[in-house]
Amino acid sequence: MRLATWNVNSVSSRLPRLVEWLDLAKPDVLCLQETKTAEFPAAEVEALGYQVAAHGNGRWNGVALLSRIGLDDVSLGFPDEPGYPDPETRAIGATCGGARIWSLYVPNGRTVDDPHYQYKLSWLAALKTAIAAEVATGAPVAICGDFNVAPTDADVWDPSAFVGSTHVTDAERAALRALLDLGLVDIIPKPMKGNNPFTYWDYRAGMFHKDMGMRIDLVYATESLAGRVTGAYIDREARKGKSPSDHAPVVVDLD
DNA sequence: ATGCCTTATTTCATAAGA
Repeated sequence: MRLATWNVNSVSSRLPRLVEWLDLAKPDVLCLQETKTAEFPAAEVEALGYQVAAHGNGRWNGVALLSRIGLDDVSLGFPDEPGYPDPETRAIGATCGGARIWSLYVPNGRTVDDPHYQYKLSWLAALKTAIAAEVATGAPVAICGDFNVAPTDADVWDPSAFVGSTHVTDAERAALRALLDLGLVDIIPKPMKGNNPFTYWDYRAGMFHKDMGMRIDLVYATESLAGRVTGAYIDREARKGKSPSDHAPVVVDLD
């Protein structure tokens, strides 16, 4: 089973790249973030053999799940999901091939003194409670997506450049550890080039070319899934070329 | 010290991203 997650930064703009990548990588389940549309282009991916579930309502955010191994019991959002002020389209879950899979787009946080930062922490805390309930059932669970937090200093190109910024604060990293404390494992993917497991590079200033990136797209899985992992990689080829997303897909293979 | 790029939208300007 091949599981992948990719922040596409608009599925409408990225549709040619998405179709190309599905044909190339052939994931069984793909979690998408920042689809940025209320009308997911379902027909185009259904033509490639995928079932689709999408949760989006317009200009920002938006998540989706694509699966060719079943897509059942779809959840749009999770119980008691915080909003800003109303819940946004940042989470979608479904049962695929016997596993509970979530595609997540964690709030950015903007700056540490912005109300959006507290919203981010609240959202992560509520996510923990919701996922704890699913893990407690004993089912295999994987939460995948753009967490907007770099777990360690090794996950940013220069820690000194992030002092005082969001994505690296103790509180955000503690929120990730609280998720791991549920019994989840961080499936760290291998970069296809170099030593940095980055998944995001800003469009500006040649950041990708200089490998000035961050690892913020994560796959956290229960031991029942993590023990089946045969490989995991970041598809940086998808970050190259014409009209790429600013994120690369993370691909996890399971026995 | 700052912009650098890309997106969608009640578009020739703005908000947001991280």
